[in-house]
Amino acid sequence: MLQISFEIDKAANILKLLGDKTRLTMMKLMDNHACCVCEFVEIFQFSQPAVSQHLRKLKDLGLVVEERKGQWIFYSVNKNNEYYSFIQPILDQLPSQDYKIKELEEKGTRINCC
Amino acid sequence: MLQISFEIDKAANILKLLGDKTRLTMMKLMDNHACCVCEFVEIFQFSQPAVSQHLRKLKDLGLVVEERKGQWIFYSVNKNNEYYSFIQPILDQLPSQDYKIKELEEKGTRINCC
DNA sequence: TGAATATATAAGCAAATAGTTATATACTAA
DNA sequence: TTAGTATATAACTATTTGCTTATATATTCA
Repeated sequence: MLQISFEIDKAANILKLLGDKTRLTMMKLMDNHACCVCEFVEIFQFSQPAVSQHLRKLKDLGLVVEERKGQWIFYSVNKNNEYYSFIQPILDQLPSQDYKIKELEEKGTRINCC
Repeated sequence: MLQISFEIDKAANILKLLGDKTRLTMMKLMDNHACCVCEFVEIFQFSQPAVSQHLRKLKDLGLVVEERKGQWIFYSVNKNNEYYSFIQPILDQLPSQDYKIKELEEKGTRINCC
């Protein structure tokens, strides 16, 4: 009973995070690409702290993982999270946002440090 | 391009609505059972207007449909909505909340007017 | 070391959210 | 018609949210 209650709570918390256009787009992008903070700043035209705060929330729930590469910290969807099976069908049904990555590449602001 | 943007917007709006524990539980229940407002009042122990306002939001996005039966208005998940395929896998992965209905039946406050 | 770049955290603020109480509307049944 | 029940709407409020600017921390490179 407590377990069920916990699961509904957890699911609601995850959906609340995904229920923001910026974070949802980030998650769709990070499902295919590791992205760093400055790329999201470029894509969404928000301040760097705004982007960091979104990523912090996603990280706190375990939805994304970070990996530092030199100056940059790359974020990607945590496919080992026990709730990935919950969010996968959601992300799969979203239209690809890869054109945003292409735009970065065309502007020369895509980070490829590896 | 506008279409894609619209879809991400719409998906985020749907997920935002589902990202509330009360509404998510309601949706899970209404996926199997038509429920009326007073049943939700009993289940959640919120005021009747609070319940009506949640249902209003779900109805405004087309996620639920209402059907009046006598004094009562029964709400259920709108499976004809074009976005039902989007929310179905979400609801399917949630633990059943039917025990809440059973509790109503045991207390004698379940409405069965048909 | 010191300057430049990338990211995180803190503090503040306007808008959105989810509840409340009060009241209006709609249906049922005497 | 009138009383009782079910639901919706309006107005209000406390809390949460998502941004901002200012500042701190971490890494790279000359």
